[in-house]
Amino acid sequence: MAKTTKSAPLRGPRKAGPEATRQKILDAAEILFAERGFHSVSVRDITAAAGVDVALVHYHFGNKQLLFETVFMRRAELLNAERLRRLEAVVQRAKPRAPKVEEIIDAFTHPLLDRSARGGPGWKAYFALIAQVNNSTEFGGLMMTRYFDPVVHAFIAALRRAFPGCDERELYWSYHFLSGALTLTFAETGRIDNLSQGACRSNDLDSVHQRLVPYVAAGFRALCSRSSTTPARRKRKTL
Amino acid sequence: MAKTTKSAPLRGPRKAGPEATRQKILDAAEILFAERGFHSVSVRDITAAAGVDVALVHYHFGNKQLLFETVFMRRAELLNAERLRRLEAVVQRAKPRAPKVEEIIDAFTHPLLDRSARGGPGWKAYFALIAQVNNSTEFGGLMMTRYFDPVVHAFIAALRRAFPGCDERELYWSYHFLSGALTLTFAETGRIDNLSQGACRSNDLDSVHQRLVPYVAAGFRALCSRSSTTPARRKRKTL
DNA sequence: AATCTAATTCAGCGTTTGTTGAAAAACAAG
DNA sequence: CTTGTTTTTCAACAAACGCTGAATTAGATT
Repeated sequence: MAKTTKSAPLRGPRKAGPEATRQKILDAAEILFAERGFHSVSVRDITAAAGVDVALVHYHFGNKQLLFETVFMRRAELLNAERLRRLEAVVQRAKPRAPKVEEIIDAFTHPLLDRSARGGPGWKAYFALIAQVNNSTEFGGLMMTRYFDPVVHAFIAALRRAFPGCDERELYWSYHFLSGALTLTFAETGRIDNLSQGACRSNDLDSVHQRLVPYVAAGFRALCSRSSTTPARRKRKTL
Repeated sequence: MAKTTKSAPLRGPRKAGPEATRQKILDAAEILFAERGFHSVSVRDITAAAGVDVALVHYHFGNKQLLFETVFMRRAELLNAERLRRLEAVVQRAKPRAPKVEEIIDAFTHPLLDRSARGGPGWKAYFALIAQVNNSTEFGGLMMTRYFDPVVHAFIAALRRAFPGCDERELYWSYHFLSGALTLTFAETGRIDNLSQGACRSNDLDSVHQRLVPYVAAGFRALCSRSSTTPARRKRKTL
């Protein structure tokens, strides 16, 4: 049914061919899934946008769900590689000390926001898709875990060294809040534009990043610096 | 077609009747929309779960989209009222000074997380739905703005007084990050459970709230305290 | 040119979708 | 009971859905 043996590596940079078809389908699916979500986009919507026949989706990807996961995976591997490389560079440069929290966070977020800002419409759509998946009860826990856990564990390990003696839960919840702030940024819903009456723009990702890093760094310090040093102040009155 | 005049206010606490039907549909729709999203839930799914006829959705709500918005609106008004009341109480209690940042944030977030934790399955589903809508390119900007802007503006106004001379954009972006962290928490995707291997649990909302408040308070202070006092340190090298 | 395989097209399968009109039932008022 | 209205049921429409088998074309290999 689908691809059997050698096909992609043999073909050079040609205009047409099966690999070009695959990419056209993936590109169209990426944008449509990001705009309207998985279930409201039909296979026919995708093939019409890609300019190919309906049956080719099932020939190349098996079914709609597998196409979705292929879209998700395609850029994830590339991203994770660079994020790990950046994190490693930051760690090496700071040795023998631990890097600054801001540097660790930057290694985690910059490769994402930079591509969303300057990587073209495909990358922009991809991150909008991530934003939806991350907050989805249906896909959130499973797919994000499957494709992004390794890099997140490395990231948290670096932060663990930056906050020696810190309670594990403080680290994980701090990451959780970062994840929420970051993915809402990817969505670019335009809400902050309405709210601020134009003072802030959702698509000005450089401005967001400039603020995101010190914001979450301060949050990390608030939770992770005091967790083992001042255990008395942990209780709160309300809730 | 739909309701004309008096019907709801006349009927008392009866078991059956049109108002009971409406609520059964809304309850079922709320849970299903939250679990699987708007487009992947069919009208027949909802009416089957509610135990009523398919045609009643269109009789009582007009169409599927209007049912969705009714679900969204039903609890929003109740929520916003309490949040404004709490904020007002915090402001009055602190007069003539501005309240602590933590108190303002608590007035904003506690009514939500408290209901998600202890309000029953309807409330839990409702907030999971909010989480999805907030990060959706399709609905995010429009629906959140329509139903929650008044309370957000009041909240930001209180924070503006807590950070005199603060740049407006710092306030809005700080709120943006809070919104992302908060709504990801509502989603309860279980991702943090996997990530932390059980150390943190998505449904332990009290633990989250205990950490969310100091985390975002520190973030607000990091962005909003220095914005007019130390304008020199604003530039960053990367990005 | 002949042969074989991979890629694409075409037509349509069976279901499910949102929505509707008309009939039936439940209810309120006289 | 009779009348009039509101609510619910029932059956079905047209359109769209994911998916597929068989026929057709294109590409590479002898």
